[in-house]
Amino acid sequence: MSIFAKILGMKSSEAYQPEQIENKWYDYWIENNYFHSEVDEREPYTIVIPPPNVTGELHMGHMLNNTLQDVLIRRARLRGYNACWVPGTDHASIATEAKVVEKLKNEGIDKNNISREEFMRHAWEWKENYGNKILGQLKKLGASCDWDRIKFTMDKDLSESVLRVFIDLHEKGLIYKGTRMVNWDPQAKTTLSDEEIDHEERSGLLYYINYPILGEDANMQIATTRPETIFGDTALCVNPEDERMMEYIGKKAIVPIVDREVPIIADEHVDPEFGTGCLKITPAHAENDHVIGQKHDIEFLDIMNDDGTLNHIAGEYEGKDRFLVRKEFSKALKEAGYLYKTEDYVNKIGLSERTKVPVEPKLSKQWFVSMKPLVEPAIRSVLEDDAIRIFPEKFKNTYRHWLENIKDWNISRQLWWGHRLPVYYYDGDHYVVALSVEEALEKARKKTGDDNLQLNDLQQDEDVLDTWFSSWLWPISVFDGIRSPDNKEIQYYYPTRDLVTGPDILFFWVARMIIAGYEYRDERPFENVYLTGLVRDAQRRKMSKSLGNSPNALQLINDYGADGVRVGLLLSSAAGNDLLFERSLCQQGKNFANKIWNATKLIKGWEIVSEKEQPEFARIALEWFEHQFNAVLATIEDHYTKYRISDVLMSIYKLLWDDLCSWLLESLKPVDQKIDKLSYDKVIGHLENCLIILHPFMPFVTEEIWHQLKKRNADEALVISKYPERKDHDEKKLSRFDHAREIIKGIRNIRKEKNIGFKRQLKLFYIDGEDHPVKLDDLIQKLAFIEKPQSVSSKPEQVVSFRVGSIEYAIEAEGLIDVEAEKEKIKEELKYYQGFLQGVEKKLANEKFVNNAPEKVVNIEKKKKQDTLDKISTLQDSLAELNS
RNA sequence: GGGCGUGUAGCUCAGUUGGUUCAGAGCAUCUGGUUUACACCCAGAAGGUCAGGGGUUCGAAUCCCUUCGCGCCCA
Repeated sequence: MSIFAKILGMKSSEAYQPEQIENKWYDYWIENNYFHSEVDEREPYTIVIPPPNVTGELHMGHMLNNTLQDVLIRRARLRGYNACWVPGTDHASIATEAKVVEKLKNEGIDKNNISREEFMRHAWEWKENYGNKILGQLKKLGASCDWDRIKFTMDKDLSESVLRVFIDLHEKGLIYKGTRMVNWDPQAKTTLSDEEIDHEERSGLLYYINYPILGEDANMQIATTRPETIFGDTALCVNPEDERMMEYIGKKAIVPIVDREVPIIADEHVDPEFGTGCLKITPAHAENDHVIGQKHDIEFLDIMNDDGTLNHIAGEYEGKDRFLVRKEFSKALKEAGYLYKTEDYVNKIGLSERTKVPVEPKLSKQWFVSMKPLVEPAIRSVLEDDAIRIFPEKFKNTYRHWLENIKDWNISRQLWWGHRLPVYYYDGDHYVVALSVEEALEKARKKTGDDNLQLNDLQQDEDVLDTWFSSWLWPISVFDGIRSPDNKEIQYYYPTRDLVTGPDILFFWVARMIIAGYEYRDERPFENVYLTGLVRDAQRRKMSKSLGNSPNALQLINDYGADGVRVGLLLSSAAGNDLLFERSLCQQGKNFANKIWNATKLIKGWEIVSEKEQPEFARIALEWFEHQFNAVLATIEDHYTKYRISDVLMSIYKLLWDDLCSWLLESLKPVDQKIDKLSYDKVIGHLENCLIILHPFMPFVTEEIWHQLKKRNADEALVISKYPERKDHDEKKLSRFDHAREIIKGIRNIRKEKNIGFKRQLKLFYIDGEDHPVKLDDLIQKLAFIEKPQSVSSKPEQVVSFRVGSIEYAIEAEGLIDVEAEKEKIKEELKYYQGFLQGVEKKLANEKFVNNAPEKVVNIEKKKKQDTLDKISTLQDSLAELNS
């Protein structure tokens, strides 16, 4: 007995305890540098992590996502690729700045009272203190990232890449400054992209308000959900086809209380059916109004301050919040008799994803990227030539829709934390774009011809760039491929292999990376995109902090082990499907780890006797398992190529639990604990192969067992071992074993039904069974505890029978037979088969079927008919016997 | 309002080009079980009008139409 087995034997009552083992092996992996990758002659397999927010914490979504990446990268490593998984974090402008502002507030510091430089010092301090916490958490999960390659989107090299790209696009004429209606977050005081807005239904009121018509004793009635914007009204608008309204077109109306005269115009955009059929136009505060305003050359009045309060145009309401003004001003309208009525109204409004505050449409000077000229390769590569494949495919439609209707990308954010725009103003609105202020000065001097310009004369733009404007370069910039396009790392590692992320960022990240990839490398950034689902709770609610329904990730790992959690997450997460998380899934994973642990314990507990000969049942079972293993391996390979990772795991789960533990080990199990050397070596080999293919999913427990099986050096660790090569398997041997398995199950069933104890040896007969697998008799005898099966030409008396395929088997059961019950059972079976026969015969009698269906299908039906006839006849015989 | 997707066992999902005895898996449930690896276990069982209706076809969970439910994206 080996020393390991002795140790095991000593604590044999213990179940698998993941905690210490997981820490031990992670340290071991790190010490031995297995995750580190350098350029070499092997084929690379690269994954870049979707960088989590630097100040974030590990949540369920991250765990799912990163477990998937780890599975892919670990498998690649085992298959001999030079596997490189680049970790890193994202600076996440809005979220991080909000956190820092909050922190300063708690310390009594107001962001508005400190300088930009001072704020940035605080922000960096925060980043240094709390940043990368999430990366530490990923290690607990087992993530095999190359930790020597940690990147941060605001690292010097990555920042410079971002600025260079800005400058380049600007030189190509693809970046411009424009006035646009933007989504304004009055709390964060910044612009938001369309994608950063959540739409939510809110119940509110629809206000019907009368606007007097100038010089007439008549009113125009409008309906609005936002009476506070009346201060910005500069027109009324009706549909030109609307007969009720025609007579007013071209006249003037008076904005109530405000007393402003505004034109009444006509535009087909107005829906005569909605509200009153008359629209008030507030071009500076609504997207549609803006369009109409521009078209008809209407005055723009901005009535709002940056913090969501109204400005001087609102007169006595100046400085009051928009929602307060809505309340107060509508009251004033009512008192003055302008408010006709209000109606309850459910309105979809846009909320800032970050601050949850209703977004305010606002006119603003912003920087944009023209997307149309860039988008073509992104359409081609995904939708036409499949250079990039998306899993699951259904997202291709969404992707197409977005790209074909792409809008220009607003990339400026009114924040400090981030990449400040490399735009330097001189002389008012004139500017140059440059990497540094010195370079800017040079450019400005050249541009103006004024050599007296000084650094002081330059004013850098206050805005920073949208965070996605840095992360769209991520697969390139982590290898410094923007600044040094020919360096050997970018040449080697790019394009990457897989990208694993959520469908919620398909547009703002995935599509843009593809665009940037082709623009800056003229190549796809990755080959495969695996879109995970969202992790929800059992009630289908999104996991969120505010709901408190998200389990603490680290606690979960403590409770079930990282292996258990990984398995729990992957068991039910087909690509693109939301994952309804339940702790029981992790429990299942934990149980699985324990199962394998115990299987090992069993094997290690056997005593190897070299002179013992290999029993036939062992030989048969081991041979079968080899074929079964290869069959499953083929299935697994197929699942992997389709990125059906859950199916891969389930196949392995069943291979280990059912095939290995329930059948192979039960077959081998010696009564006297003594096993022959040949069988022992073989079963260890099989177990090792199983460990290798399971390792990507459960890295810790597999590594632990790997080392328990044999003393291994650092260069023999499981994490860097060799993936088993698939060999051909013999289907016949598999089906023969299946047949034996069915016999054993049949006998077990009879034991149970007839209450025959497990320790009583039984006699088995088979009737007319030329196809009975005689070769497996030894195995059947052992597993079902029977005497050698006997072939007979007719069924003996006093037996209970069952059928496997077309062969009838009988168990001697003297005194245990309930003749009536047995008859009932047979009659029921007869009934079923007669019905079945009818169906088949009807089909075969149908000329159209026989003529039109492929021969193969017809033959199958014919065979069905024959088999059924055989069965019916044996059933009838049995019945006759019981009756006699 | 427009677009996309989806509905299969109590739950989560497979089901490929329409064709085997094809209605499946895992979990949960139920029934037995101290078979010295494992109760974090073993052996078994039950469970579905494939959302409803119509059509195409020799044949439909699969294709078409329609109704209903749900989800996502965009306005």
